[in-house]
Amino acid sequence: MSDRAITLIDGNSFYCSCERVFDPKLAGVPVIVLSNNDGCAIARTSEAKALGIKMGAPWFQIRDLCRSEGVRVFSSNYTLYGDMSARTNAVYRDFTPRVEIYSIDESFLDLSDIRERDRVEIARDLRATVRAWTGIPTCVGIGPTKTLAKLANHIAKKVPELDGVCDLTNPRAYDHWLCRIAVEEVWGIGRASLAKLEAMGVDTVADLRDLDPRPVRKALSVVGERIIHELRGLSCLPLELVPARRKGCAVTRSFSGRVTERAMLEQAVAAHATRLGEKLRREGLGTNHVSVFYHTSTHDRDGPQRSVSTTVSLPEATNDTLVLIAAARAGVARTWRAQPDPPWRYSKAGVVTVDLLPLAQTPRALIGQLDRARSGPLMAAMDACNLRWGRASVVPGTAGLASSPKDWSTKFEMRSPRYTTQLTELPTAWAF
DNA sequence: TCTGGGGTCCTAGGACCC
DNA sequence: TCTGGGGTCCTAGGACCC
Repeated sequence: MSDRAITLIDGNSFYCSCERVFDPKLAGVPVIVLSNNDGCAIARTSEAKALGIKMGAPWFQIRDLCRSEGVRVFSSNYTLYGDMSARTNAVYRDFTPRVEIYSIDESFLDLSDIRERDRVEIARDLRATVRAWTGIPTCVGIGPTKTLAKLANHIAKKVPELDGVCDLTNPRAYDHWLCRIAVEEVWGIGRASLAKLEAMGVDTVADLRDLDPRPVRKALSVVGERIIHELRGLSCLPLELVPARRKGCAVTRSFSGRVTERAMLEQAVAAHATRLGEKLRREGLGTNHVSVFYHTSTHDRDGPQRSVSTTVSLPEATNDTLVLIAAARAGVARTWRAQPDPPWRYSKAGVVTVDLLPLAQTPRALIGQLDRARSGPLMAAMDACNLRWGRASVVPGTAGLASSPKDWSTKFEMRSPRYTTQLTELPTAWAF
């Protein structure tokens, strides 16, 4: 077993906890946060879970229950959650510079330099500091590998006596817990792998750890083999302290209603392309193609179904919103079909790119070269305006947003204020 | 009669994650 | 009426090359 101490810390019911930080009345009551479009529940406090509200439960199915039980319901507020996430990571970095941000609410920390007997105490200090400085409650899992740290974190959440910290670098804890935790809790074991493992008679994490890795590779690919080594304490997944460059980027949204008109669809993909450009420019990336898709909903069982996807090539890589919008509209123009009766009722559309490269490194086109000398400053000016006055303060006329009603745009009917990032939405405190 | 062997690249689809 | 969005990695199979 290695002597590394990989540590996974994450926020408990993170989005709900962010809401609680700014509204003390939410303490001790059930809280849930809904997905985009107020579609389904994606974060639940323990009180909400106790009411039987499942992850991913559609809002229209749980609305009555939430009303009768007094559940506090919020639309997702990613501006707030992203800012709170940055705050927790700033606290982690006070403890060690060796931090890998894994997701909006989870980070791996390398605490290998801490003496073994001090690790749990340091972890408790970390939790208390994060709680005091950001208001976010957390749990901490420690292990010799990332997979064991994830498992330790799961145990820390499930076993109240541990007081939020579980250390699997401790051999006694390791022996105690692995034969008591179901294999489906292991990071990387999903539904399909679980079915295969059950057929092999695997029940607990210890059962999986003790399998011969080579035959497992046949059934679960190299991923399964790695998991076994990781459970044995042999690290196969390094800490990634420098974030890898992103490989693809997508902006996709369900419509708040259904879309049957071409103009509306074009407006939606133009808006998505606008957002795509912002994301690419923020990271200095470019793309030489834009894929566009739109489709009806399989939930609309009676209506006709149609699913469309096409890729529009560009002469050279770009992140210019005007070019991306034109490409997205071209994708619709190329694939739009006159509506049958009854019409296709489109439920979702998106723009997707893969194979991103830093724009400065991309080759220039011989024919059809884009005007980068003009595009760069123009985009920079637009981004600066939108940063200062809020997203979509300035949008290209070609997006066609001004003319028609925005039936398609995403719903956030129960969103809390952007307490920490918008001066006009600052919380107010009274002292008596 | 005997019908190679090894490599790369690309794509689609599956699986999994938060 | 109403069912999220955005990623990564892996494999198999086909095309193509020498």
